Amino acid sequence: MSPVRVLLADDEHLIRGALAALLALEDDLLVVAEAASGPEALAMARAHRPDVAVLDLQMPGADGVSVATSLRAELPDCRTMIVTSHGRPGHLKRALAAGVRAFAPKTVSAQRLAELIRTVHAGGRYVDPELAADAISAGDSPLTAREAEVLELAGDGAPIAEIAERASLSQGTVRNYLSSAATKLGAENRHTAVRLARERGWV
Amino acid sequence: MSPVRVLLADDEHLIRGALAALLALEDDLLVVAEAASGPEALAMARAHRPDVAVLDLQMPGADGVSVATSLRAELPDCRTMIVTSHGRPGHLKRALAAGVRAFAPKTVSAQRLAELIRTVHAGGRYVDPELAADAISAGDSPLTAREAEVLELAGDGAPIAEIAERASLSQGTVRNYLSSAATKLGAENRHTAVRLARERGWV
DNA sequence: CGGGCCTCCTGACAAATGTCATCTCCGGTC
DNA sequence: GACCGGAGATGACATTTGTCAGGAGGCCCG
Repeated sequence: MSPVRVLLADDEHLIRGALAALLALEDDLLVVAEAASGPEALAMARAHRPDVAVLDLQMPGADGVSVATSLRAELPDCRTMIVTSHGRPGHLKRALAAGVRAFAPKTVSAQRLAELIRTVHAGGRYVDPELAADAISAGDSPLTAREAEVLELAGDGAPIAEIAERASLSQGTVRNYLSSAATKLGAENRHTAVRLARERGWV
Repeated sequence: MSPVRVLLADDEHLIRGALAALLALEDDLLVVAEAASGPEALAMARAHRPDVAVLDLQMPGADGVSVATSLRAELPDCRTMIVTSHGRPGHLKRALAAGVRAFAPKTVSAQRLAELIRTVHAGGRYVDPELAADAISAGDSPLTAREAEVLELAGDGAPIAEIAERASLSQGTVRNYLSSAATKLGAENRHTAVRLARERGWV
């Protein structure tokens, strides 16, 4: 049986190299390409057509989820999985929506990762139980689309006037949205609201 | 010549294991202990007395810098170095103040890391050039001690009243400090001021 | 077709925040 | 002793935000 062709994408050279070395020990896995950024990962995937793409969540250029989205469109036969350092519930949701087959934290062992690659290649799925529990307990976002959008624009502490301009809304509307979002999140002001929404993956 | 005894501390099992495997290939390096958290790293260091401790910056329990501080007190012969994913200028400053001998991002190659371990063991020092440039260009904090303290308390978006209470200051004083801090940082309000100060490592 | 929800808006009001001038007290320094 | 900067405070003021009430239009669903 031919080995599983794997693409590794992670901007941390240290980890990517080490990972490649460890996976090379498994004789049914073959690392055919490595990438250090989102765009590079896409280019490598086009060139080498891997069976499974192992993507880090945070990479320069484009993050793992957007790479997965592009891959799904361009190379439907390529299964994708995300490996990440800090998994927040929102990331998991976005990843699953993008058709990612597995989502695991970097606290897993290399042995386990190799198993996951095989599972994913065989068509299986996997989600880290702890992250899944977090995502479920976080529940669905109570925010409407616009509330979330405005909250996101408020992310870097910009004043209302700037948010209104960037969202092409009136200042009053922005304040109303922020107020209702803060109420829904149980926050005292929009800044803590932003923080809470981020923690729960709602922005 | 006896090999360099190395302690590896990183909460990401994947990376730690992979790293251990790669360093094992170097015949002058010997990984004598691994740890997945700050306290565990300290315990391991006490038990195995490594020559060099390679510490991740972000670990559960205690971060790399505080582990380095404790190690410096308990095992002065043990050299410490920090390896991190996202290096902010402030981290670098804190690390150097804690007596860390080397500070590198995880984007370095394993080969390079092995060299760094040797350098550190030989008494040398190393700082990633890019991080060093950032730290220098960020310059020294223009904030007074109290301004920085108040700014830090403002970090999670708490209202002035709460900051004043936690700092045992009058609300007016808090507002004055926040105002002057924001002016010094060129921010429009305290929230962006907090963000800027964090980016530059001044809090 | 009526009700409910979302999207926008306006206007008004209260509370929080930013800004400024000014004061005292203290420790250092010339 | 005079001067300066920082810590800490007060009071006044303008601006920004948060909150509430309400209105108009649109969409979907029973």
